[in-house]
Amino acid sequence: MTKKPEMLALDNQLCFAFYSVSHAFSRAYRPFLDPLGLTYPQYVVLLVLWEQDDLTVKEIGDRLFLDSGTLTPLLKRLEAAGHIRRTRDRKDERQVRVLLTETGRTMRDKAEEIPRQVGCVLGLSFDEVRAFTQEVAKLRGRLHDSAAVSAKS
Amino acid sequence: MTKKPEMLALDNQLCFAFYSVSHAFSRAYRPFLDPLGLTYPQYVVLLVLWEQDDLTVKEIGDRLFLDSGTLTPLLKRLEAAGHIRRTRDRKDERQVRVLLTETGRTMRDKAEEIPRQVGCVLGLSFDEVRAFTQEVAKLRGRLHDSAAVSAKS
DNA sequence: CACAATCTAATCGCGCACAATCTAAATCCA
DNA sequence: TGGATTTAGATTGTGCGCGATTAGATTGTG
Repeated sequence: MTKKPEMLALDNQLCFAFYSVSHAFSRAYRPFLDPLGLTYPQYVVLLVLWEQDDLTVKEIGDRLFLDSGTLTPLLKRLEAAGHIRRTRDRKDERQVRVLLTETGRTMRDKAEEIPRQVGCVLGLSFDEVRAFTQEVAKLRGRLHDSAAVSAKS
Repeated sequence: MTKKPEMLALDNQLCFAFYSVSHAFSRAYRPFLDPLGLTYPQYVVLLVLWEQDDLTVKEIGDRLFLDSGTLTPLLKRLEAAGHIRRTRDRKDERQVRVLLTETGRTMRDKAEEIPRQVGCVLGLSFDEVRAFTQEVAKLRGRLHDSAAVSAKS
């Protein structure tokens, strides 16, 4: 009555493929981020702010699928490093607005070349990368949707 | 002289797609793993041992791309929970052999249905999942290869 | 207006990841 | 054989992720 025995084989687990490739990416970025004094999650937060500055913690979290428990200490470290400023919103004192400093903005120029440099070892064309990225994002969306459904209690 | 402005856009980052989908998977597995008292990394270690029992810490690490700094405390928790035993190898006292207990083996039956249940929200056929998994593993291989090359110093 | 419900961050605790370092065992090889 | 090198695992410190809780501000409703 056991299902296909390979059902639990590690090499058939899509989740493990993502889990391990995600760490591999983080390691691949490290040589480029270390000189900038950034961790990968910190870099991702800056990606968000470089696209749109002056966001609340909640807005950053929505974009990155992270909550304040993760973001608050991370943002404090980015602030201590001089990349951002955090200020309570005057209109709504619940919210904390995150703004890039001049240092944080200029950091963007140093980061500009990183995706290409890491990407060139992937052996994928620009279009392939984009198609792949969208496929993966689609899966992520389905996982989130199902989580939302099961949390509808 | 700025490159394509969308080069750093979050939605074009393959790395972020993997980063975020990996966490989404971990969250999707949680409702199934919590009742078993397992975290996702612990579950993955058991996947390895269910495929082949009596491995050293190194062998598990090679399979999962993790080192002893991560595995040692994780394995101690699995041992404390009664799923495995850890014993020094008599032939080579440097090595620690990891063996499933009866509890650990029977846990496999409870885990058997998890991948299918999570997988059914993905909207992918078995073949699609497999193809996707292999594509992702191929990328992981290229990242590891390039890391190995740059570490050839 | 009062006051409950909702919302935003912050905080705390735990469990990874991982670099760096350490110890001890095994292997190499002059 | 014996010292140098290599290897396996453990340890330490830092930084995430995230569930759970808390504090404080805002909104909704009678």
